[in-house]
Amino acid sequence: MNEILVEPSSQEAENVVNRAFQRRAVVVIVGDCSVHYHGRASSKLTAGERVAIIKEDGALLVHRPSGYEPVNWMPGQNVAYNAKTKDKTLEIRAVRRKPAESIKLVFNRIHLISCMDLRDFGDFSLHASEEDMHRAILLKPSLLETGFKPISYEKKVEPGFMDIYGIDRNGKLMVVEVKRKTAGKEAVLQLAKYMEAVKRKANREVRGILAAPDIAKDAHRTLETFGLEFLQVDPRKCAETLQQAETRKLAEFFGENQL
Amino acid sequence: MNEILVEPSSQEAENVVNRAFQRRAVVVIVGDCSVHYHGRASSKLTAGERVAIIKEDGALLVHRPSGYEPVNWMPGQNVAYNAKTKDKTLEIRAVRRKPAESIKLVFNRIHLISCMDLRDFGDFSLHASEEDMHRAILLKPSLLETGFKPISYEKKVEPGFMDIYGIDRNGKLMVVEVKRKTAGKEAVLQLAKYMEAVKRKANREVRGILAAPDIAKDAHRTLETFGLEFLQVDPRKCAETLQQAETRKLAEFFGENQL
DNA sequence: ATATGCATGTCGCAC
DNA sequence: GTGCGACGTGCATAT
Repeated sequence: MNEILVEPSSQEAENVVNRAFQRRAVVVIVGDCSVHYHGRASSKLTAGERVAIIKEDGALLVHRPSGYEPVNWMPGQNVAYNAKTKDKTLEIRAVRRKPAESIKLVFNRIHLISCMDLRDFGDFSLHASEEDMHRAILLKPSLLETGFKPISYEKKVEPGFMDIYGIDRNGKLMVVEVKRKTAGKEAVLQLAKYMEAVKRKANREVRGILAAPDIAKDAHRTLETFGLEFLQVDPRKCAETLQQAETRKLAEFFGENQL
Repeated sequence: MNEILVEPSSQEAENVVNRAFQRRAVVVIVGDCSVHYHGRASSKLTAGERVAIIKEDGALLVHRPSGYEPVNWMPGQNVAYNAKTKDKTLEIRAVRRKPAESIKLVFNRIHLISCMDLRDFGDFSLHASEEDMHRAILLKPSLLETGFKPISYEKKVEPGFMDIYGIDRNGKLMVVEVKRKTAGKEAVLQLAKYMEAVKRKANREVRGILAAPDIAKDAHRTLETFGLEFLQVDPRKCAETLQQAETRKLAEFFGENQL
């Protein structure tokens, strides 16, 4: 069920919007509005033409005519909505608890309202995440270094979890911190922290490895200070490796089932 | 100039959308589409009904019917757009360099297209940022602790910049790390790092202070290990303090000008 | 251009 | 519920 209004009165808008809130339709409003937010912080946005979206789950986005980010918003958990006409304007209020915050939109003029029940059962898949890199390295350790043998994954040590833990071709322990993009100082500090812990526990030589496509220059200096190593790993190559493995697995699966 | 089309053919859509790209209008499309992304990672989203927004500056957002975040997007810098009909579908491609990435939307069906030239000269103001907390503490140091005297702000020491640096009522040095929300382990480690540096340079007693509205329980243990302190500071109270100061300043300003 | 840290970050996952 | 880290994070700022 779709309702589209062009240049509606605030009263018409109120009716259609409240009905949409009831049935949890996706609402898109284009018009001139001001916005007040109060909660984790406080903000005020004076009048201007914007696009507002209110989703099925109550997520709210207010978008200015340019810029990637919404100028105001509300994540879609535990939010209650209400629209009402006031002095020929349409006021929309959203309130949520935990964290306690509220937002008020006042539309002075509405160019367009669309309320639609959208059906979206599409599958979303993403490749080349840090998770993918972990799995690819575990699957084919030579992506990191020839002769590397992983022992464990997400192993707990005192300060947290190491990404990957293993032994190099010479039998030395290796603590590996993986990053999917240029590694900065934080990554180095994280690795240093884990390596200290492992060194204290295991009473033998330990290599600390930062595995990433690149490392910031300053970070590299810090790395050397701590006696750590950088090994270049290409996330795209990791994704390919995984893909091939998947394909192989599928082939095996269908092979078995055809028996 | 506004153009609104309801259930247009892909050909009609192509025309109106390409015109909109030309004049940098804000485009909103509601319809059934699939999305492919290639760049920093790769992603595929199979068909479903979504809301897409393309802004003046080329920022692109694809929103599913629920959730705060766009499922696919393109930030609005150095992006080129193109729309064309293909087999009764509308293909929209966005390409940007640096980072090199591209996105393709294929609309199987379009419920609504709106292309509008939006005017937004509104002012946005936000209070209660970490920056606000810094300024409030410098303005009224007792917000942190009675007798505290700030010396410098964003002072550079070896590993980076300290938030605030000063002397307590007993003449001890204080290194202050400010956080606007519950402080975790990272905050403690950051502070520890700065304090070590200051201790080495200044040859006298130094207090390391974590100033935040709250601290994570585990982080508090880490804090004690390092011999640091937590002081509770309310970001809202900081915002109020600033507000009052602003008001006072304005009053003074107008007072002067009335002479 | 690169690096660093904040954000009303949001989100998922483990404890 | 809390804590912790990833994110195609985006973004501003300082170098």
